[in-house]
Amino acid sequence: MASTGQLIKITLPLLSPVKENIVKDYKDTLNLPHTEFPMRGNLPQREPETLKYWEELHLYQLLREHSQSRPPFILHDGPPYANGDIHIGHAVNKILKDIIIKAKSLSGFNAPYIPGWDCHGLPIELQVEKQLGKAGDKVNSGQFRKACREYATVQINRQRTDFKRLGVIGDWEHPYLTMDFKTEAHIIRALGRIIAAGHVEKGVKPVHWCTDCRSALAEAEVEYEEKDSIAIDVRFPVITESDLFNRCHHVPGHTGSGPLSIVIWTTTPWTLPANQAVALHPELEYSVVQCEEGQYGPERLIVAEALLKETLFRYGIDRYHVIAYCLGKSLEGLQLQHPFYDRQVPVILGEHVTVEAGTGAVHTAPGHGLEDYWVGTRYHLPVENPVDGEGCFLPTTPLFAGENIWKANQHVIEVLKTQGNLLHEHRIRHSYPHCWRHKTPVIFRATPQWFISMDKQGLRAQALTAIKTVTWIPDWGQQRIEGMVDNRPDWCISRQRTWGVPLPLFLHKETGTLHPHTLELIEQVAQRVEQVGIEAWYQLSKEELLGKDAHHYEKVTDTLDVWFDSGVTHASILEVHPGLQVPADLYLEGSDQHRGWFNSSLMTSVAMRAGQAPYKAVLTHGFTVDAKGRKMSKSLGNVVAPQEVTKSLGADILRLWVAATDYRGEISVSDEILKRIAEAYRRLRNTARFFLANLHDFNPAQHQVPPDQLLALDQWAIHRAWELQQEIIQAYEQYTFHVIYQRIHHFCTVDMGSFYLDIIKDRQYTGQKEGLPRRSTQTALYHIAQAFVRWIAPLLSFTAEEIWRHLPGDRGPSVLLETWYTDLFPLTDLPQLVSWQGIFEIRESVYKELEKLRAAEALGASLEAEVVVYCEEPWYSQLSFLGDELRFVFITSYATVRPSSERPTQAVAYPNCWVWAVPSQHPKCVRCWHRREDVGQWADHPQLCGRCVENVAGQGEKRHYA
RNA sequence: GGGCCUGUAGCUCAGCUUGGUCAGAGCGCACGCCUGAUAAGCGUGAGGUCGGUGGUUCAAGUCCACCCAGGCCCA
Repeated sequence: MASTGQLIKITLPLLSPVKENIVKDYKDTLNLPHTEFPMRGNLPQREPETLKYWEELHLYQLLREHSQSRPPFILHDGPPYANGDIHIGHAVNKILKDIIIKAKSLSGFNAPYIPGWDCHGLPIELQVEKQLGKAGDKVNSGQFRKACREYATVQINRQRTDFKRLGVIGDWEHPYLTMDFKTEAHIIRALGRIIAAGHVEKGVKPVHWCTDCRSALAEAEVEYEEKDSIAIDVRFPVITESDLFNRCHHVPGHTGSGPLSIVIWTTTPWTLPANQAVALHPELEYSVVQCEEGQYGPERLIVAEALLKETLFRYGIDRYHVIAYCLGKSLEGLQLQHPFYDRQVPVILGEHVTVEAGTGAVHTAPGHGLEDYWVGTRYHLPVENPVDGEGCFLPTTPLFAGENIWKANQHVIEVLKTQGNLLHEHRIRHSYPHCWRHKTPVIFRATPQWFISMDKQGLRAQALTAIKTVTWIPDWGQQRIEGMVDNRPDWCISRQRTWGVPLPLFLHKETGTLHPHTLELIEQVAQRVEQVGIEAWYQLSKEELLGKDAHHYEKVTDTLDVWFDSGVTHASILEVHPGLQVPADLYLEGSDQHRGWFNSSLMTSVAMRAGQAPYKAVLTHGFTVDAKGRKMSKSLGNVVAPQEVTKSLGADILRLWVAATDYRGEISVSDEILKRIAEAYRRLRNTARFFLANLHDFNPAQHQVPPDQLLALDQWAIHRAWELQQEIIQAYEQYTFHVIYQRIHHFCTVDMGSFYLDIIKDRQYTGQKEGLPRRSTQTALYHIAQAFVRWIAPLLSFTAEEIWRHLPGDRGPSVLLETWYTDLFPLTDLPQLVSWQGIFEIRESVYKELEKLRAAEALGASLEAEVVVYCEEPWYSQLSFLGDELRFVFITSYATVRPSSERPTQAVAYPNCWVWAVPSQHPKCVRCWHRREDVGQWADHPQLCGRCVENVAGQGEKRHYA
């Protein structure tokens, strides 16, 4: 093997005066890494300290001051509901928002973050009811609302603590709450604006109603239990026989004989007084059946063909034949006789009709069922509700006035019998909604409600237009919300509840119309609410606002749907908060919010701002699922609590998990996933630690090497970082954080760990402290560390801050106050002559060959080896360009390049080269561990190689490339 | 039942828009090395019929249809 030692050799007597047992400790002459930055994160303990530091620094305020004059980026926080501890989904959402805010800040935007909470509404009310009972029972409504406010405050504080623990930076001392007096007032004003635009109307709609509570129930207050009911089959006689047969296929002249009726089946006889129609499925086939021996002799019945057999079997009719048939849609509009009232009802069509039970013809009472209501609105059927709040028929109800509905069931059956319209009755047991408090069956009962009309003033059409102005990420979000806006019914915004923002309206007692000065009155109420909260409305006497007109009007006691509260935050918060503005640059929530907040915000904004969307872009994330892709649920026992993760692994692990996941689909969590993430974290952390440990004596102001004097490999390293930074910044802009995670990790593992850092150790440790080879690599490490700490800052904020503190040189108080590092640069011309990629590939071949020697137990460390590579152009030039420095790239004691024509038979073929590797026979330099021919040839340092002698006692070795 | 979405090695992700070196990366795992990043670091290696089935095509993770599993929102 050729030696290219550059020093002049001193010939020594073979027996030197150096005593073998005196081994000079050269370790002192090395520049070994040193740092206070610990290898182990100990995140659960250390993160709270960083949190405290940020707090004492008033980081959020500092951020605002720093970025005052920058272009704004407004991410509007969708308010979580102020009830219960945060779960992993909350954590994902807040962390994603935080990553974006921090990345935008690094990109030079002024990105404020005002977290919010949704405070009114039923779930809180229910919690408070558990403690105090229902409003109006033991405590009055005012006291009840006060308790709700206090309860919400407690919840907010708990959630806030958890959110802050995640490292989410925002104005936590001044969040927006929908129960802030000012916000309550703005919610009322928002309602006023929507009324002014003509979108609000009064209507009636069936709701779950408990006759014991005498109140409407929300879905959450209803539970399904088994109930015994009487199911009846009822005739609805056809008015005009020919009208039916003209729509049917049948043999002419064979129209049969006897009464002709459509048969419905129902389990709620008491709803028949409110019947307004009979619904058929448009695509179902219906048969007209001639029955020979009915209760009253021959008759003709119309039922779904699919249910014909079982239906007639139920009636005990076995002599029958089909005389005609048709599709349901052919019968639309056919007039029928109500079974006991003197009125005609139409046949209508509905997709909700099934053949699971009954006759395929559905009794429709829009006042007593939601489906009936929706299908009824299409046919403009009247929504009649003849039942009062206690479950008794109104005095105006013919035949049943004053009767309790459950008792009236039997009476209805009697009447039907009398009328000859009862075909059959039987008992059934089925699942039926019950009041969760009283455990009694609930009913559907139409009550007056307030609606935002989708079509009255073209709201739906405007919304669909506005959707197109928004950037939906991922792009299928647009389809999804379009589908929802297309189909959504009018928005019922009124609730009969205690804890909510009032609809501050006055209705004329006789005409039921709104007060002519409604808009002015709303503003007057808003001004009062701004002072003392929603209590202002409830305590307000109507005389105070209406004066002598008061006795003509009544106060509406309804509250607003909570979705209205959060839906108008673009007006109650964005529009009024200094520093925020409408439209927001971004809304970011889970994909369920296409129906929820994205929708309610869009509707209200379009309604009150002449068609303008409240956001420029909407980003959605999926839901968290377990390793098998199943949703998180207590019963499955697969719930991962964010509090547990921060306690055991640290918030940065949770953050890195969020960043590493492609959140556009489902987001899986499991112990294994988190374990993998924690391992990846250690890689990033230790890479940073290596940077810091090798920069401990580096003062950038003094020691930085100018770009053109840097060694080729160091320039390459900076170039790689520069390249990567472009990709990272772009990925932040596109919100594809998992790409960033992958790239950074790859960079640490491949570019740094297995290549660059491994190679530069020799120079770092054995070079002269102040020598160019060492300062050059430190300069590169410094630049890379500066860039790196910023790359990870939005993701691993705690760790980045920790790294920041250990970085040499002058720096600001927090990495989160910085912008992207600008001192990276691409390769200049000269070092591009070195094809590092090619060298890297040849190196892999060399390592395969070394591995063989290790397997044969001929080799340990790669420095024990000597290598010759035989190759052709262009690799020959690339490798030989490095000269003797090639051995530092390979980390072998000798590395030479020869033309492939010179290869000996022992050389092993690899792609692009032949490799010949052998264990070195030369003595080991105790300082740099290279096996060198010249070890032992220097009198003062008989255990060193020439290079080390030069570094210890000379001018320091020269390096150009590696 | 409907709308939208997801399904590539044990894990996290590339590749799929513009079908043909597209079967990749890192982690983990196995084996080994180092002991001057050491509860670290380096090397080598074994893992996938790209959810399934049909189709279009000379050629399909890559286009189409259907199915299965799972998710969100409805019914």
